[in-house]
Amino acid sequence: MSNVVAKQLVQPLQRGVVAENNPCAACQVRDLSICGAIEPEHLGKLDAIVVHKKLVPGEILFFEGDRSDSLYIITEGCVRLSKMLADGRRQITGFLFPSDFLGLALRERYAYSAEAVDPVLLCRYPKNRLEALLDQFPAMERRLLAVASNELAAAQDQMLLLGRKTALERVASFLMILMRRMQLKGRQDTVSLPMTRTDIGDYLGLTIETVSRSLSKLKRDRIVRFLTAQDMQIVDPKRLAQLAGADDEWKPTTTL
Amino acid sequence: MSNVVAKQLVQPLQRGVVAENNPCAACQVRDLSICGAIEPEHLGKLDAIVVHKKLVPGEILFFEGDRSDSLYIITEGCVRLSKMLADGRRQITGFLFPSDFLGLALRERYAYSAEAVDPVLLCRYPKNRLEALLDQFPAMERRLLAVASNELAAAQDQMLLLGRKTALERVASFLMILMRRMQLKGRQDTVSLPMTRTDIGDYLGLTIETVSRSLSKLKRDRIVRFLTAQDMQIVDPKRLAQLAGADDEWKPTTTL
DNA sequence: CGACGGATTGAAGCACCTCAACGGGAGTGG
DNA sequence: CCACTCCCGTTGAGGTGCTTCAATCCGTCG
Repeated sequence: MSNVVAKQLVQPLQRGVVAENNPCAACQVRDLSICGAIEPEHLGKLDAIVVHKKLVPGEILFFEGDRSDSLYIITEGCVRLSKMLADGRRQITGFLFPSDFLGLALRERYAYSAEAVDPVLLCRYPKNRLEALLDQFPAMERRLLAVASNELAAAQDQMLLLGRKTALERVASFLMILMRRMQLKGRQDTVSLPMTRTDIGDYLGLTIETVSRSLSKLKRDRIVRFLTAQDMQIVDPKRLAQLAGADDEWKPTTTL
Repeated sequence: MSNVVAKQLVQPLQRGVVAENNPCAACQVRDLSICGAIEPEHLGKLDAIVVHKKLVPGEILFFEGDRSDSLYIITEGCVRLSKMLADGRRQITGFLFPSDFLGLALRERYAYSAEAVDPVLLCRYPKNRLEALLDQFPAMERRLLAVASNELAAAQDQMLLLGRKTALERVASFLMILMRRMQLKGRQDTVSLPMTRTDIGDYLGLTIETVSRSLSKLKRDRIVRFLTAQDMQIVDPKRLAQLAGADDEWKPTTTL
């Protein structure tokens, strides 16, 4: 038991140390992110302005409405973006994973809150200094535009989900999205859900009960299998895709 | 009666002629759109690659899944963007108005369909030639990024609406969005709805009946007043904003 | 072991959907 | 000019999918 605890707590710390001591050149997610647009010989300029940051689960990176002075890239963990109504109703607009970009608001203030779902490591760039870099490296700006374009497409998928899909279709779509993200990093048919059911519900526009019931139905129908409450195995990806409303023949990877 | 017909058909034609004969320098919406990033003396380069296009109501500009070879800027009218599920359920992801940009997908294929709501005029730019221009005019690319960032913020607002707002709140929010758009071009308290109730329903994730009932309630409560079925007057903007869930103190104009 | 937070399951309620009838403006044909 | 049709919007009545409320279960931690 103490082993498990040690693993959970120490491992992120170790990686944090790695991240703090190593320059961008050693970064695992660089190729996947916008930093990949910078030639290796110029990476020092990125190193010069980056600050590494660590978040514990639940920690808030920034609030909706905060002045936006920084941009972030996630190198480890999962971050949720959310918006709230006055009475507390919450909508999660996205879950971010390593290599994802964050804080694209080139506006005055963030339009959403960002919180750590699990232990998170990220690179922080002061907005004005990164903008200066953008002027030097047009390829990076082009890449930023591509990222924005991708996120826009993902947002439109999500609107279709929220506006027109049933509860079961939403949950199936959610698992498909997660699956595709995980495929990028190894595992084929297993998906881990670092976020709570509440988070999933707030992402899908459902209550936790409905999420739970939908997951149970998928389990009952032998489409998925639970290893733990957070780790599942996709037994029948084809049927899952059908349930999700396979609206993505022509789409490569969505950013979630 | 023939006068009315003449007005409807001839007026757009006349403007079309204007648009075809006049270069970008004379464009009414240039300052509002990404073209505004190009210095007046270089506008000829834009003129050189632009093709003007006219759409009749209901006409399809492109389909979800079509190869994306063009980008567009709307100069007149209203365009709806939509995505569909296999069984025909539709989600409208946005309504576009003059000065709005369209086709941002820097990807292989359009992720949504675009159709004219009413008579539409637009400027069409071949994708590769516009990209060449972007290389020459970094300010234009920066502006494109700003546009994308705005649309992303609008998309997130829409997710909150679709995931967590009630029918009445959705309709109120919709009117607020339209109102803000109209304010940019003169009128203060009147809003015109060029789209059908079906379109509105598919935008808000509701049925036409629910849209109609919500509008009737707003009417009964003296918050709005109908001039015709398409033109309404916002009698009590404050209460409308409250109903919409005034989640936008810190936000300037959203792109819809 | 007991307590706590998150997840599951069941039962009842409600907001929105479905189905259906009706109304009104625009176009058509006599 | 009127009768007719068609489409769109409105309104009502009943149905349902998801929510709400509540009880229970389960893994984790003190």
